[in-house]
Amino acid sequence: MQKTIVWFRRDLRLTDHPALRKAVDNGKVLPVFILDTANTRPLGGATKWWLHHSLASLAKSIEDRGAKLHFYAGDPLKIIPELCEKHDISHVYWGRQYFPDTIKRDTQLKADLQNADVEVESFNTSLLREPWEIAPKSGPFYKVFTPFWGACLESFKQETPNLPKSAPSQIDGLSADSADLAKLDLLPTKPNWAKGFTEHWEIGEDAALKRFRAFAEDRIYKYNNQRDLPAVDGTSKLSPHLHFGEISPRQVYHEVADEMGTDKGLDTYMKEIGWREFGYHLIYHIEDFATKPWKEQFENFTWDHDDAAFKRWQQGQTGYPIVDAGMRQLWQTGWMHNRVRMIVASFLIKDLFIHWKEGEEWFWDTLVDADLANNVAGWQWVAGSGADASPYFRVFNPITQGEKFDPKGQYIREFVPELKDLPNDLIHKPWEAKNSDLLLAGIELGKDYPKPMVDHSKARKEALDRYNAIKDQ
DNA sequence: TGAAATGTTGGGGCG
DNA sequence: ACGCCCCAACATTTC
Repeated sequence: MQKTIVWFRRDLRLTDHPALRKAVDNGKVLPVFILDTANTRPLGGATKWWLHHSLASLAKSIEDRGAKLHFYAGDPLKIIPELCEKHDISHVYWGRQYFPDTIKRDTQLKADLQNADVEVESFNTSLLREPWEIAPKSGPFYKVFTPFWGACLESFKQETPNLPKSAPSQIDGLSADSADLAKLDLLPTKPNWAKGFTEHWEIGEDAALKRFRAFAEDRIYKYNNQRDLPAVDGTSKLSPHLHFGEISPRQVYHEVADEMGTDKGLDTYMKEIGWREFGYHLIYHIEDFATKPWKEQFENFTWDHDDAAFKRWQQGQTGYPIVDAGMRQLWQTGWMHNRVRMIVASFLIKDLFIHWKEGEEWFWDTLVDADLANNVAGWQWVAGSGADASPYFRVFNPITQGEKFDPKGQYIREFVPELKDLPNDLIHKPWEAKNSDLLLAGIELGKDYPKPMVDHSKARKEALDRYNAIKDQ
């Protein structure tokens, strides 16, 4: 009789879970989740909040099928071998992760378990293709997105991504001593800053599929036109569900595969799924991608260290409405519209000259979809130091971006309500308002809402100078 | 998956 | 009628 530990990591679902499927089909299963406090980057606050609810949902689904999800906190390198020994486990299965620290941990664990005569198998549970499966004719990996995605699409034609396996209807479960979910201490207590999150999100596998299907019903066809408008619910908001593996990109792919190539919105949406894959491709192939600029000359960029300025950015008090709206949306909901992520990132880097790592860390702590690969890839893209990056001279203008993508100021009015009574033509540049305008809107600039903390056009010139200094190195 | 500076064109006002 | 200027609108180049 095969006894298998299924180690859930970032694949918190039952459908399209090849590790679980194989374990269930071959005998008894000990489903396990471990909060790794020994080998990996400590989780951000918003991540922990989401994780708690996602685990609660998964635990219930497993219970409904007659088994129990076991929780632990600590070092998997100790916990799993101990469980194997104590419960006479013959096999350990997990879904692969692709970061330097997780690869190191998993490689070690695999060796340890094999030495103890436990069979180990890992599975692809979170990508359409493994990072090493897509490779250019010359060179080890793709450095530009478009050819990467072209190669992906071609490979899907050759061999379709694995069809999702159905969720097991019954799980013949093993039991062991374990901790309660609450013991993992994932929820914020005082203060409970996540109170506002609850109304924005439904968490878990069922909610993820429901959200995707609602998006695929209708909004996916308008995605091309609406995805850039932060006031419109034009995106799928699937990112946290994908990050935690409540839904897999394979499920997404097969839900829309029939229509690929026939609709622009749908194709653009799949391309965004492709960017997610590209992030994993990069972090797998580029050494220290998470911590160092890939283009080495960026090591010499002149960054400023300014805690007060950084704090104003974090708190959405820069005096640029679109930036402040984004930062406040992030704080209030754990998520920020992607268009606005680019704007606030450009502002931090190219207006305040603060290192992208500091922005990356803040996003890591506050985003419910914080994903090492995609977060880092995004920040390096804006900084210009990453693969297929935004060229150094591409500086976002927070005023024109606001006017272009939130022309009626609805997004500003939602998240920066002190400006709500300003007319549309002033809402992205309140410092240009006449005294009478301000009086009418009931704002005193510098008191109710800050004056702009920097002069953008001066900052832009300064940014170009600083980038020029490292350009040809 | 920018924006600003610079160049070009063409209509209208005007002497 | 014509040339000249202005400038908006659009295009191209540059950062």
